[in-house]
Amino acid sequence: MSPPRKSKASSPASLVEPARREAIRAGLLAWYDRQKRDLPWRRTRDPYAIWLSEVMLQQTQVATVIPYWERFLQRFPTVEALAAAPLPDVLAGWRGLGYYSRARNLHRAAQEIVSRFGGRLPSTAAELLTLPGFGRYTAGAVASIAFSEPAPLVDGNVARVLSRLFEIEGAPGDKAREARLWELATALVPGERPGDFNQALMEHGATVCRPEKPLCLLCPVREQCLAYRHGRVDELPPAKVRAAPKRMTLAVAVWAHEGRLLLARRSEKGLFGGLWELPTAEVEDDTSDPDSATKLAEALGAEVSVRGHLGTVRRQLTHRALSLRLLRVTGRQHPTRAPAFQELRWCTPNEASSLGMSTAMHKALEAAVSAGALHD
DNA sequence: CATTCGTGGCG
DNA sequence: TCGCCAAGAAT
Repeated sequence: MSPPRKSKASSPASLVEPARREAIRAGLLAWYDRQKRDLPWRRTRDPYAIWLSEVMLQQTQVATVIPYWERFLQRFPTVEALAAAPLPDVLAGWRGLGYYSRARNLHRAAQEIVSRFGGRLPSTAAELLTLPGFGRYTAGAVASIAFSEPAPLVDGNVARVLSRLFEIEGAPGDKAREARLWELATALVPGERPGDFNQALMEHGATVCRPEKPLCLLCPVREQCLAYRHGRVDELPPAKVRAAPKRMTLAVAVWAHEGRLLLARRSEKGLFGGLWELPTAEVEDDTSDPDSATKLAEALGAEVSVRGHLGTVRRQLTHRALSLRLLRVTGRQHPTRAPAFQELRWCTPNEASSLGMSTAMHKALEAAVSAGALHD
């Protein structure tokens, strides 16, 4: 029989002792005002630009995002411009950034913002949540940063900071833990400058309350930190358990004809959805060349024969170990459409390299060309 | 609730 | 060379 748990807080703010709440808020905000990094999306108040930064920053580091964000905004400066662009152009702007469903959802959301909201982002987290690509985090981030709504957010940084401050047990993904973290974030955010407070929480997690070797001696809220008081900073939160990456082998058709290569655009769903590639077909690791040719022929809806090997490109993703086996192929007819692909195109290497294409396929393309794919 | 979806940096 | 992971969302 467990002792009666604290009754469910009637108002979120009462979840945290008022004095403690104010100490945490004031400490983090003052620290943020002194120490925040000068990031380009902190120099704008354009909700669209802020939204774009939040989407790009999902599971992606600040340093990686900066050049993409600037380039993308030049190419698609407004919601209307983005909504009007063809998806392949949008994916080309996203090329190399990864998690391409973010770009597809961004594009769809832009179109909905035009059709449903007259081209202006809605200003509340509740409304933002109805748009593709907006989860709880991104809705809270845009609502608070761009529109000053006291909407909470919990990302990986915030989860770590709050886990330590309040000594929350449980591993990432644990339902009770997540609920508790969102309650705490909800309790803390009401007050002045909710957007800055949310960014302060994240910035603190990114630079001081880091996963490894946190800088507790520089921490502005150390005196409020239960994990610090109890010497448990290094054990909170516990690391996420990840599944071992699965092997995936793709036969890649390197089909050259009069100085051009056959390119294909993948289906919208799944891995590298909507991106261009040298046509691929998934095969078993030990598939023979003739069997690979059969798979590629099915995908392309054309007769295909293998003329030789141009090497193998390996690529490690979070959850997959990719093996791209480059096969020089040819056939009697030169297909211009195919059952497994949205679109086919015969491109010069220059044209090909400007298409929206995964980094894995870019490397494969380079490898094929330098192995002499265009010669006999 | 578990799985899927990329990439580059860093120790 | 390799494991770990970073401002998550969709299914």
